[in-house]
Amino acid sequence: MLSLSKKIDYALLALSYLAHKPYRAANTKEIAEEYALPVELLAKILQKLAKAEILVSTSGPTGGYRLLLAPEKISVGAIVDIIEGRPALVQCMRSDSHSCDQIQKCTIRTPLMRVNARMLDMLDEISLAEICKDETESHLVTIPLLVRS
Amino acid sequence: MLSLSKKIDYALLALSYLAHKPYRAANTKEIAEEYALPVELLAKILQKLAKAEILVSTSGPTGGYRLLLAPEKISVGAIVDIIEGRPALVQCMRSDSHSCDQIQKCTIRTPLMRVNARMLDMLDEISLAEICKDETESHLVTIPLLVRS
DNA sequence: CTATATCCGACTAATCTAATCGGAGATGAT
DNA sequence: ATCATCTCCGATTAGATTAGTCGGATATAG
Ligand code: FES
Ligand code: FES
Repeated sequence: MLSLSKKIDYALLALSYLAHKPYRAANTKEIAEEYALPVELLAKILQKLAKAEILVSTSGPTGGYRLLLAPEKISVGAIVDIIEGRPALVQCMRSDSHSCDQIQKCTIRTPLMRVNARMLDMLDEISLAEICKDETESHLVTIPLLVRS
Repeated sequence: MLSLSKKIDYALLALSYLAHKPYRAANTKEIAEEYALPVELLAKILQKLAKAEILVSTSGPTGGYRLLLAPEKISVGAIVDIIEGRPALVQCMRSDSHSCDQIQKCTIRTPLMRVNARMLDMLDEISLAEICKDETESHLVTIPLLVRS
């Protein structure tokens, strides 16, 4: 609960890989081997990203995927949207809108919608560029890492 | 993905019910019937909340649960913690810390930890009082909270 | 022509969540 | 003292979701 799916994790890894190699196409196998990911699964993820025009694909030998947009222009929220659809804290907030069984008597829906909106905003504010920064430079980041007691 | 479990949903409903009836104990059956929730499941949720000293329980007939703290002092984050453990965007951030399979080559862990921290902060900032407000007053905000220990 | 790619839907496997069950211990009412 | 009603708790089953696989189509460089 409240976790990213592996698909999203894989997508972010792949996109960060591609962001570091903007000058040539990288194919699925190459990326999958780099991070030891299941090739078929990664393939489908990349296909979705290509269909959503985050990536551009070229077929055939020497083919593969390249980033179509600058990492600064791609938000984590957008990626989540593409791979899994818009996240929803509870059933009744999903775009395919199956309502919760409790919706008749539910007294917490409106407040939860605000929480949901805050979560979506947060995801939209995080760019792929931020995710791509490697550890050696991540201490320069503007938003401080908050340590929890 | 990125959704609350039904347990959390049920917990919030029950807590909001109890927050509206601070002067007497409400038993599991009563709350379950109010929202048409599975009694046994709700029972276990309330037990956990009682063990965590969010609620107090009294056994026997006329027994039930009462809120131990003011709704302003209870954060959604604390409730999530109690019912499901601290949320983690990816495996390697869980408290039972099973690392991701990709941790050797993973280039996105540090940035994701910051995102994770932001999510936890957000949950800690939301009080039960905010969740309990009905629609007409939900634009008001409250402040002090019980943060995760 | 062929090897290597992307592409796509359908399928199975694995994991996690939701719900149920059985039974022990507390307590107020009769 | 006994009973009915509650909390409490572990174990189990059922259901839903996610992860991963498979088979086969299309595109293209060499
Ligand atoms: S959260 Fe969906 S109806 Fe209450
Ligand atoms: S996210 Fe856990 S290792 Fe990359």
